[in-house]
Amino acid sequence: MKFEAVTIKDIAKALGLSTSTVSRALRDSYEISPETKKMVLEYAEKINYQPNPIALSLKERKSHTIGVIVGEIANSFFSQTINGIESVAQQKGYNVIISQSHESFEKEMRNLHYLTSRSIDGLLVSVSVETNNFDYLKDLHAKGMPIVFFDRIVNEIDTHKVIVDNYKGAYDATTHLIQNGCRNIAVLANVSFLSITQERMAGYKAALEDNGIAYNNQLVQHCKPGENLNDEVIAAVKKITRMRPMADAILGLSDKLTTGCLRVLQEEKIKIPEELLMMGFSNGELTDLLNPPLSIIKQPAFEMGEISTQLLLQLIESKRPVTDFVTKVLLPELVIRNSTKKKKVKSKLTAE
Amino acid sequence: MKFEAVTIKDIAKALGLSTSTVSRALRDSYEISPETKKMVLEYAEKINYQPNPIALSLKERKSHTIGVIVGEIANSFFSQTINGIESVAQQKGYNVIISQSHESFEKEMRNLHYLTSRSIDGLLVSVSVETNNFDYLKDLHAKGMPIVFFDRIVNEIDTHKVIVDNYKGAYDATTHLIQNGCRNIAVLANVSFLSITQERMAGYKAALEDNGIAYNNQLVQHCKPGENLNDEVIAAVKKITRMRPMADAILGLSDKLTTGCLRVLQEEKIKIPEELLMMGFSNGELTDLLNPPLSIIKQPAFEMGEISTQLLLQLIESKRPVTDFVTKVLLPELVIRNSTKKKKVKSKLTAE
DNA sequence: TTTTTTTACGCAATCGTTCCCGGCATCGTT
DNA sequence: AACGATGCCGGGAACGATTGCGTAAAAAAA
Repeated sequence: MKFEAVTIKDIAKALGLSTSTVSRALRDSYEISPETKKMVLEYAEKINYQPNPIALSLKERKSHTIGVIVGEIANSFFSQTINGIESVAQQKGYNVIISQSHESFEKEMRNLHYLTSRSIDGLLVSVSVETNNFDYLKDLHAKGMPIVFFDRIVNEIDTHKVIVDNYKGAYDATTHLIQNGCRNIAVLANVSFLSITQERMAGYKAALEDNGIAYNNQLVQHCKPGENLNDEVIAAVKKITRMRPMADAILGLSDKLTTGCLRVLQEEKIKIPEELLMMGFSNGELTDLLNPPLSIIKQPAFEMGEISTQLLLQLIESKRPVTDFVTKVLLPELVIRNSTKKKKVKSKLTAE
Repeated sequence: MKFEAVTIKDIAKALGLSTSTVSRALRDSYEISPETKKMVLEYAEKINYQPNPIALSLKERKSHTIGVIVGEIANSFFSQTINGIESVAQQKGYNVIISQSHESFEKEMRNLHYLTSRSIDGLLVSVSVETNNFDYLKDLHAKGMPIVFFDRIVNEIDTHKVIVDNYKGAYDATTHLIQNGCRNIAVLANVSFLSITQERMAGYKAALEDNGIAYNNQLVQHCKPGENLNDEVIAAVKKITRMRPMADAILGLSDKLTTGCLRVLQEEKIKIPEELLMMGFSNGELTDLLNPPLSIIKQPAFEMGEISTQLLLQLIESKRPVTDFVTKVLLPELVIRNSTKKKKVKSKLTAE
């Protein structure tokens, strides 16, 4: 039931040559006469010879395959990233094996084991929201496995990293909300040990401070991911909407939190932007069609995938061990729509 | 810079055995004494031996890899399908290589070539919207490559197929619109040679006929996909909204068409559902949050991925050529929301 | 004790490819 | 004429694992 492939041996036999000669002819070696080359090349073309990548992999001890670990393919941010990853990888002749952690540490470990047992040449990782222990990754990295982190990075491991300027994204978004008259800006955040949570929180706090608004711990709600993320979001949003004085804006620090929040607000019949301004990090394709059109902080996901992959391939193909690692910081994009258009207030009356 | 893997030879040398013995011990052969087995197993565990899958692939002439061709990963339907594919494949120890046609025939061909050159064991295909020529796929299939089609299938090739009941989906949706008082139901469709377009159109027509409404060719707009799909949708929707008497509903026959249509209607400031009812095929996660919440025909994408993969693996692992092929038809789900709630009219006054 | 059987292991081929090494013409140089 | 240089090609090992076959020693049967 297999699809018999033609090998170099078939060519050798048919042409009365040795496999070495055929191999060299195909690789255009100087040791082979032009006539022989031509003959081999033509015959190979004729019978549609395709080199067996598996045999090559065995010989070169390279699988030409990279592993990718993401949270969830069905998440727009990740699917866009994968898009970028695939485009670079395929162009350079690498396969991509994708595995999803579904934001579970245990699954992430399983996938990591699976991938490394499949002899991959390198790893592209965005750690799960739950991942708090990096021993296995550290071990892998110490053994020489090329790893590039993107988005949700591991600061303790010294390698290439690609992130967006989360600080700036959150800072700009918060500033935008303040300029639209908000002073009680609530935040829906992921667990606090995540790199992106920390960076985004820092941006939020800085924007408050720069505008002379005191940071209020109560306005910040953390949601643990997992099976019951939805319940967590519901509880968190209800907490926010029932505070008195009520928050005048909510900033969602991740895609799922943002859309989840929106869903709760809709059920609670809270009008946006009349009663509450709302914006958040999101890469959803449909945010412009939401009710109301949602202001978002958008990440250059495709580009992130491209760059991460380029860095990883560079690591893989480097002759000597790389010790000089870079951290690429991409710029997020603020897309302002109706969900944050309300009270027009001139900000910074004092300055200027 | 490589991550030196430990091989069966290392174990053999360390234990003073031959590689055959070690191999057999690891595979728990009856020819090996319990003591030797124990020794080998313990040592293998200790030095963390992992069999080299590439060497195995070469020997068995099986790559344990399946190729997947979809339109676009970032399309919710496909990312959900891939989710299902990955879950089954990984559980059975298969890798998945995904490639995107971006709805271009040329890219699809390139990907097909790429995948087959990577010696994959089987292929999971949803042909691009543009694909009109199936020669290469036919050739591949004739040569013995196991192929399973899903969603956008090729009727001319006899193999396993997994689809949703597109006829029923469109029929039910159309019926629903009619029951809500619509009689001039416009349709936004893909190119007509696609299997899913034909089936959905048939369902639409049947529902009209069963309700005594004449089919009006002018109400059906086809959009060619590609770079300028957006322009096509804009033109098509404008055509529909400018017809007199104006259509009282639009049915989108695909995800992109549905959301694209919504975008145009919003720009044209046409109110849904007051002026026009709107629904369509979609697997978007956010359709409940749209303005207004969108009624959709949803496909069981995850399940589709699972079933397709199961069928494919069955094909791959079958000892003798399979000649008895099945076509699994899954049921779409109608999700009714506000975009189709308007004039309540009792339908079928005559009957019953 | 001798023969047969069983047990437990090693040798070597194999998968498809690359590459080191070696060899045979042919040609030019002294 | 003899020698080295060069061009062109083949033999065979290697990558890591499996497996058919052969075989020594031990156990069982004669």
